[in-house]
Order: sequence, then C-alpha cells, then structure tokens
Amino acid sequence: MHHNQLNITLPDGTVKQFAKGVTSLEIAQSISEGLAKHSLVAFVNGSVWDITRPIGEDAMVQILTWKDEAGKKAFWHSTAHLMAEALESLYPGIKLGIGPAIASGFYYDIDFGSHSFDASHFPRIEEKIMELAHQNNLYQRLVVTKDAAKNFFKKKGDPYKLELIEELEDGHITFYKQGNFTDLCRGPHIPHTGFIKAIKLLNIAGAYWRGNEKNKQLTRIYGISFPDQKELKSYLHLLEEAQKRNHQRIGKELKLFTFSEKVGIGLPLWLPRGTLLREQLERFLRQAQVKAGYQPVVTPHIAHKQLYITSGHYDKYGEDSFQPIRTPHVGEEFFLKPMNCPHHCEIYKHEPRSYRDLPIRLAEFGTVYRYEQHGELHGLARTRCFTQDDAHIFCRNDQVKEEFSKVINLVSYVFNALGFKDYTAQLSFRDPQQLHKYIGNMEDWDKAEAAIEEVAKTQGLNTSKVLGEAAFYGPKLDFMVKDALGRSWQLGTVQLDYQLPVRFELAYTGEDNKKHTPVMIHRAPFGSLERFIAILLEHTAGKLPAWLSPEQVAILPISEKYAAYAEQIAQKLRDKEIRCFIDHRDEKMGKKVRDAEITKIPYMLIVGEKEQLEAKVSVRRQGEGDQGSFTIDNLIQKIVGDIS
RNA sequence: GCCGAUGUAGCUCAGUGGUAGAGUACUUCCUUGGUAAGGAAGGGGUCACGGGUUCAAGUCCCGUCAUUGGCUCCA
Repeated sequence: MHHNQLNITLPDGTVKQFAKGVTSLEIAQSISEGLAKHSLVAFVNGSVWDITRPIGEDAMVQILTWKDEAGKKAFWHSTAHLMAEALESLYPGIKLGIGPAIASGFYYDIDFGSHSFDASHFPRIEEKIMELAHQNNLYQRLVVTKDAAKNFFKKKGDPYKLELIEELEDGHITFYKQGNFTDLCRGPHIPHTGFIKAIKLLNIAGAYWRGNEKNKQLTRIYGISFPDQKELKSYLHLLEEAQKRNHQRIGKELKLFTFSEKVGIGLPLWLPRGTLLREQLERFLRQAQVKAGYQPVVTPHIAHKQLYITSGHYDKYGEDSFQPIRTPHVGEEFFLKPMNCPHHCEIYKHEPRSYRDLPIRLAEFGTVYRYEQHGELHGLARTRCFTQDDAHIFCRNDQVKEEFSKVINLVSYVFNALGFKDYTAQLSFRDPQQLHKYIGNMEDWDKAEAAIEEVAKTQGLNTSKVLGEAAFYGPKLDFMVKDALGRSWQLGTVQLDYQLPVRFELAYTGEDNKKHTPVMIHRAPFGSLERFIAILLEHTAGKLPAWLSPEQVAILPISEKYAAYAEQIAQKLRDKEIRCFIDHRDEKMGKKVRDAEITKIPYMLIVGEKEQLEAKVSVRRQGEGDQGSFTIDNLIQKIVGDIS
C-alpha cells in the first residue's frame, strides 16, 4: 500500500482507501451526496471532529448528522457562537464567559457590562442571529499558540477567556472563527452557519462565573436551534405538553395538595385526596419493610441543640437552619429536626447491644424541617417540611455489604412497583478538591466509597459517579429520576456512615467480649414522600395506578331514580375498602363520564334501569372505555385484583 | 441569597391610561338522561400588597411579598 494512502474504516466495517489529508466531508461525498449534504461533524477514531479537518492517519470514521446526539451538540454549540456574534454586534464591549451545548440547546454566559439586558431583547437578537445565519459563514478552525491566544484576548479585553487560556496547555489551543467572530474553542463545529434555520431564545438567568458564588454573576442566555422551522415548532409544542405534566398543576387539578402564604412558603398542606395517596405509599413501604426486618420507631419533631452538636449537623448547618425554639424562663434551645439519624442513634444507645443483635434496622416516616434557600423552593420537589421514609441500619463491618445489597434490592423493588424504570444510581462521592467539607478520617471514606461502588456494580445497577455530591459524613448511592422537563432529582438514597456511630459513641459487645463501633447505613427508598409524589405525578401525568388513586371508583347513576341502587353498590365496595363516591349531580352521562375521566378515576360504574333489573353494573375504565357489564361480586373481584 | 419572567373570580386566562371581562367551577330552575361538555338565570373581584406619577392607574414608575425558569445551596 502506498504510504500516502489511508485506510478509512466505516461503521459498517467496510474499509476504503483515501489519500492522506482526506476530510470526513470528502468521505461522506464518496458515500452519497445526500449524506454529505447533511454532514455536521464526524467521529474520527472516537473523537468528534470538524468534517473539513484533514485526516492524517488510518481511522475509523463515522459521519454524524442532526440525527446523531453528537451532531445535535455540535449544531447547538455552533449556534452559541453565532449568538455570541450577534450579541457582540448589538452590544459592543460585552465580555464572554462560556457557551456550551446542553442536553436541549445551548447557553452563553455574558458579562453585559454597562448594557442593560432583559428578555424583551430576545426578538431583536433572534433576528440578528438569523441574519448572520443566512450569510453561510464558515466555521474555521485555527490552531494558535498560547501567547497568540492571550494576546488576542488581551487586545479584545476579555478577562474570562484569558483566565480559561491560562489553564490550557500550549500546543492544544484552538480558535474558531465565523464571520466577524472569533472564540477560544475546542470545537468541533458544523461547516457553516447556513445549517441553522430556526432559533429560539428561551430564558435568561444569572450564573456565577465558573459556578462559584464568590465570583461575578454573568447573564446566561439559554436558547435552542434547529435545521428547520418545523422542528422548532414541535419542540415548543413538546415543552407545552411537558408543562401539562407539572406536578403542581396536577396537584391543583386533582386536589391533592396546596400551599398557603399564611402558613408559610415551602410548607405543603396535604388535602384529603393527597393524604390518601401518601398513606397508600406509606402502607406499601411499611409492608415491604416488615418483610425486610425493619422495626418502626417514632421520634419527636424537635430535639435539644446538644443532639446536633454531637452529630456535627449544628456545626455544619446551624446558621442555615430554622433558628432554635426556646423554653420559657430558662431559655433552653431546641431545634426542629432536620433529619432523623441523631434521634435513631439515641434509640440505639438506650440499651447495651451485642453483636448478636445486629443488624438493627430502625424505620420511621420522619417529618423534617429544613430552611431551604428562598430561590430553591420548588413545589413538592423542594420544600421546607417533608417526610422521609427514613431508616437507619446499625450493623457490624462484616455485614455492611450484605445490608447495603438488601437495601438496594428494596429500593429497586419500590421503584419497579411504582413504574420508575428509567433511573440512574449515582455514586455521590467526595470532592477531592474540597476535603475540608467532610468529617472523619479519609481511610473510612476510602473504605466506604469502595464498598458502595463494589456493591452497586455487583447489583448490576446503571451507575454514574459524581464527585462532590457526598453527604458531609459519608458517600451516598442516590437514585436519580427525571421530571417532566428532564431535570434530574434525587429520590431514593443509601448512605454509608462511619462517622455518626463514633460521634455518638455507639457500641456493641463483640464475640471477643470487647466494645466495637457499629457501622450505620442511612437509607430512604422514596427519599421524601413529597418529592417522590411530585415525580410520580409528572411521570403518570396524574393517572395513578388504581391502588394509589385517592378515588378508585366513581358510581354514575343515569338519573336520580337509580340513586338508591347506587348507594347499595357503594356500600358493598366500601365494605371491601374500595374508595368510591357517587356522582349525584343532575347531569347527563356524557358529562359525568367526562368529569370522571378528567379527574383520572380508574373505574366508572354506570348504573341505570338495565343494571338495576339485572343486579349488575356497567364498567368503564379510565382512558380505556366501556368494559361491559359485571355482577357486583365479579366487579369486586376484578377491582380487588387490580388494587392489591 | 442572586439574575430573569409572572401575579386580574375557586381554576384557566383576556383586558396597552377612561364604567373590571370570558370560559369553567359554584347556587337555583328547567330537563330524568346510556359511556368525554343538555339549556336558562344568578352569586362571586381591595386587579398580590404598599407607595408614587396623572383629571383619571388592572394598565406607567418605585419598593415589598409570592410563584416560576435558571445560578449557588441541598443533612
């Protein structure tokens, strides 16, 4: 083979020869004109490249278009550059932070200096972006030296880019230029601006430079773009649909919970229907926990300040908690409990423990109060008062892995039963850059993190690792689930803790008749009932399975003549603990059915002359329609089968 | 806490300086009905709150509170 020939391997395994310096675009052209026309970027030996970048060695090449995730990312990243160009022309002298692609769209962080800026400027910017897009300007990759890069941005007067360049290695610095705009950028980019056919700026937010609260807050502009108008339209439609699944909206519509400014922000009020839902979830988990060897306990909502000094929570959060409640006259200080573990430690301590007693699993639906920052409150997903399905397992070192595995099984069981299939088990570990944030010795941390990772792997969980997400006393395994808008929330959590047992001087007598320190596992499958219900509502759009529905059966008499018969049926259902109500309103059947459908009642029973004569009911399932007629006994059997 | 947006009837929302509206829900009446909206009438408002500008403010300006999209935080 000739030395300036390359072997290019395509995704289907075919190998083609090209001259050295061939570009992905040329490779695409050799495959088909259509592919070439739609090429945005390419995988070259696993990294994403510009399609106009010459290839210098044998490579695996995959052409990427809008249909590919990496293609979309490049497309959006390129749009961010285009927006920056538009902004620079409209607001001279602005400084640029970073402008990456995100899961849906892109953003750019801007220091507007003396320019005032708000969302009313969006249309003007969108117009300018489209104007620039129509120029079909090429995105050009330029390799520059560190000095040249610094000089460029010194001249331009952009301190943010200079800071970024400082951290880069000479020889690996690239600029990208399109039209009159040049940016420090690793790339890659789409070939030219003409691909961008539709843009929408979505919102504006303050964002601290490099995510640090102590730094200056820049203006972050979020947007999204598409290769055609239709896709933008359908994306905006999708957003609207997601809004309809918003748990606060559903909570209002289905009368599950509410908030009152008079009671206080972030303090949910559970309405009767919402309470039924909560209680069903609690009952479900209680049963599962009895089988798994947990012992329920109950502890007070407040505790003496000293308890939290011992646990370390006071030191860590004291200033940022609800401030203490004081006893009259004497002035003793009590805190609303922000977590249950210290109380449970005291339960563990109330009598001497033997190695034979362990593991001890103390469970409590414990309501806790945390002073969450004002801007953090978010419906039921982030409140200042919530109930954890909490439990603490006190065990010996040799029991840790088994206990941890059992907890994972329980969490998986709970998630499966409630239909959460798409979750990530996040290994929430220390941030090695911020070790001062954590208590205890680092050997214990190493041990704990290794144990969690090993157990999670053995259990075959779909894991991801995030540094800096650990609790201050130990690493966590967090079960993350997305809401309707794609935001990730921590639901279930399992935490391994070597610190609290030491701080509380917990002990058990070992086989050797000596004192040993137990290990603690904190765990909550739902996490918080409030948040869990929030996400459950967003996933189901309020259409809960029958066993969780606050109202399971709506009895719909065709006219008031059948009210008495409806009452008989209702009584029979109630005798079987089936939750039902009769729609006695003076409305036609179509209206009653519609209202029951909208309020997501799983079963509708239509009763009229025919049913009364035959001692039957006509059954309709929510979202499914007419199911035919059943005798009461058959119906009860059917429903009981569905809800147990 | 910070940067934006929003706040009008129980709910969803219209109302660009000149007499507070619609749909729905609610009450009453007519209708007694067959699987996603039968008809009519009626009640319901300190236009979030507090200031200001103006002959006149739901509307313009300032502040506060709340909600919301983000940032930071999250035991």
